[in-house]
Amino acid sequence: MKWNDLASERCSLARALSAVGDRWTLLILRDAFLKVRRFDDFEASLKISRRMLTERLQALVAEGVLERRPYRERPLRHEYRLTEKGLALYPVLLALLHWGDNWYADADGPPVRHRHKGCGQHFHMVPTCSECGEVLGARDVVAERMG
Amino acid sequence: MKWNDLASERCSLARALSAVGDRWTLLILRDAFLKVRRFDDFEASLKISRRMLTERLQALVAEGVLERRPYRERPLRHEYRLTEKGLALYPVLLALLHWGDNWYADADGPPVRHRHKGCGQHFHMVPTCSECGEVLGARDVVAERMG
DNA sequence: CTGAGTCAGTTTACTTTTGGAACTGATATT
DNA sequence: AATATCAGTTCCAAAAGTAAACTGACTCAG
Repeated sequence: MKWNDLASERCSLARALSAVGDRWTLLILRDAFLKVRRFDDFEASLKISRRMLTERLQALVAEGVLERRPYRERPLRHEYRLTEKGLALYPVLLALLHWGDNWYADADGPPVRHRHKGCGQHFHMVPTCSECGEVLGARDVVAERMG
Repeated sequence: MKWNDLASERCSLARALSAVGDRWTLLILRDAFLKVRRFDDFEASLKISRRMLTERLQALVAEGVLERRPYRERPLRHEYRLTEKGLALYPVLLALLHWGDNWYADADGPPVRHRHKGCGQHFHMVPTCSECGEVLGARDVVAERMG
């Protein structure tokens, strides 16, 4: 299977991974959520090769996850910003981050805490059911194939 | 940067990606959550090369995400099962799946629905704050660097 | 006006990873 | 005795990734 074939699978997870499932993409998005927007800033932050960065940014723009827009004329320069579709990936990053905090944090705890503007507290993400609001775990769910 | 250097970054997201952030791993885990356990079954389901599959399964076992255990002697055969650490990745998969459902589903809707055993309804995952229970979006959160 | 600096890429030459197909070995089945 | 099952391993060509140098449009300091 070639990687792009994933996009044509019916599975939504496969389609999602076709867009953001490669080695660099989620790190690029992490930075994007931390307000990194410019080519050289991504490069400095990630130690990614410039060629890969070019390629990944273009792919994310093509997917509609990032938007490339000019921030200065003369010389023309562009920055990369999250679209709505990109912002919608936040729960994915939060979930992964929380898993990392739980299983890989040093003795002195995770290096970054997240504060909820709403209630002012440090928090972690809890996945809940859209219908009843209960907390969800792997064992609480049955998958049902449609059509 | 080499891929393994990620494990030594302080960022929990980087560490998480070092364990499960490559092209095949999340697809393998998807199958694992759908009760696929054996080498040949993973291979048939994924169209992955046998060499890659061997390597990824070993890496996941080394990380403690999967457990390799015999299910038959004579001839000795092993199967791969999710550990607690592996099961804890469920929210990540759910979040990615939901994003895929939202942005890539066909006109006739997503191919798989998820039913919550607790309330009996089809649902999607809603990320909420562990402290106040409110729904979380990218704009509701401030990241704070520690020590 | 000159030379250095900024920014966002491209190009080049090289190394590493991956895919695919064939092979292995222990055992079971016909 | 020949074929099948299962879980890998081995080999080689092709694809993908890296680092470093190069480009081009401009700005700015002296």
